[in-house]
Amino acid sequence: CLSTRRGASRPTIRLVALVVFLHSFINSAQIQRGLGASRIFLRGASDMSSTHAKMKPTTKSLRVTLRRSKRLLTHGSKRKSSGNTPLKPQVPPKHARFSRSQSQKVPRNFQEKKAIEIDGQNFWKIPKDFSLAQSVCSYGYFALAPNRWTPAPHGEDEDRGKLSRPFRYANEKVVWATIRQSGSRSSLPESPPNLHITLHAPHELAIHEIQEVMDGVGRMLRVQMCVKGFHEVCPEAKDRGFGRTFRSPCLWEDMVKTITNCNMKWSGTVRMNHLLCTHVGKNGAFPTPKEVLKHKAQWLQENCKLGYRAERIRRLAACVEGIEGMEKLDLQWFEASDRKREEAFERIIKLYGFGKFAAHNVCQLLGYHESFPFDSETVRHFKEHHKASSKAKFTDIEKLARKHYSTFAPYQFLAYWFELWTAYEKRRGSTSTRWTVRGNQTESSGFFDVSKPRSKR
DNA sequence: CTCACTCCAGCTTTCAACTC
DNA sequence: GAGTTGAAAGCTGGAGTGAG
Repeated sequence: CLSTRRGASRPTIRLVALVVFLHSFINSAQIQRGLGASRIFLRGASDMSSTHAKMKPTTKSLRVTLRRSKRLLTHGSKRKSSGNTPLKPQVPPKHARFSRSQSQKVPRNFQEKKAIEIDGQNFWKIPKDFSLAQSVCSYGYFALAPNRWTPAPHGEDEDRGKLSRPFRYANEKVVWATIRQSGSRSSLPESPPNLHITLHAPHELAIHEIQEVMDGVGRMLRVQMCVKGFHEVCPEAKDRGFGRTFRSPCLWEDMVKTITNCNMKWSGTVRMNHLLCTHVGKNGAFPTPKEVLKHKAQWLQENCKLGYRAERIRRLAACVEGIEGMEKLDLQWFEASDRKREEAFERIIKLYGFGKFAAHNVCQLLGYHESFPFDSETVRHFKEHHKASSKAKFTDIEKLARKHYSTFAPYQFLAYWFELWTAYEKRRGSTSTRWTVRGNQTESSGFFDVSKPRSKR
């Protein structure tokens, strides 16, 4: 590489080579002494390599290392970049399975106290076009733990479905909430949509604690979002009440879910979130940053199957808490109504582990609907539904997609997602409001998976 | 020469398909 | 059944490029 570098004179090459030699000498000496501190200087030292530097070589890691060494010996460095791998047209994921969920009962440890019934109208002015089923079943995160969606019985209005999950309040405490809807768009004006929330808490709740939980519910369902503007540019979405895409009760959960969404097929994302809630979060709730920080990255890797994401999630938690030498990340700053998308994007992309896709995804979750999380799914979608050339590159399709959705500005993401989501439904032959994840979310393959099936070898 | 930007190789993990 | 291979995902950071 050095010899091909423009303008690199021979003395420069010698000097750099000497530095590299000295560095590798110091590095190996430190590793031998068990220090490993030099890993911060390693070229391209990823979070994984740094983590592995500290790890004991397990049988598995040893096997993988040997396998790689063997491959290098036999194939040299011919490893293909995944970015250049031509995408084959994706066939509908027939292997994906959906089923009615198991009975979504309130867990036993939340049943002890009397339930608190809350009328949604006391907290929000619920729009007349609101639909619980459409709000929930509009983004894949509804299928991730700790969310549980129970679809309405067949033959009944889709809005008779219910959403249950544990919510965090007062930092560490957990309350179990079940959200139902009465009335609907179709029963106007006699019976406008309203939300009814049942809370099961281990003790009496103060008003401000209930308010905290309701803020989370409102955020998840985007209850107070006005979708009129989007429906004007996309009338098909109005017909079905689509536009309030589902998200988490807090930005922290959205950010972690985005990290688990990267470099992983959907079933893997489902499993990671399930294990995080089972092993790290209190009472099956989504873990708080503090709970994540109780564990080392290696522990999270092994117990939650997070892989290299463990270090990224841990660092994000340290940022949120402002500890371990991290500059404190104020999550409320992102939620400010006068915040500009560019400001938020710039701050997110500076965070370790957040690239372009992840930063755009967090932006759209924050409500910046012009943000466009462009990924391999967009490429597949454009090749399948917009007659993009099968040879078109990632960047070509990105330009094509930006141009295509510019007519929906400032709702590019919603238009894109509506198109993609309805294509998923068409492929599956059922509406998303009837989808759910089976009771046991640890199953690694199958349900709710829209990733590309492997071609026969 | 510096800066800002783009490009892309290499990274890690998982899992289905394949081979022995 | 155990082991191996290859494909897939998005992020990181070094290399390359062009403008000033």
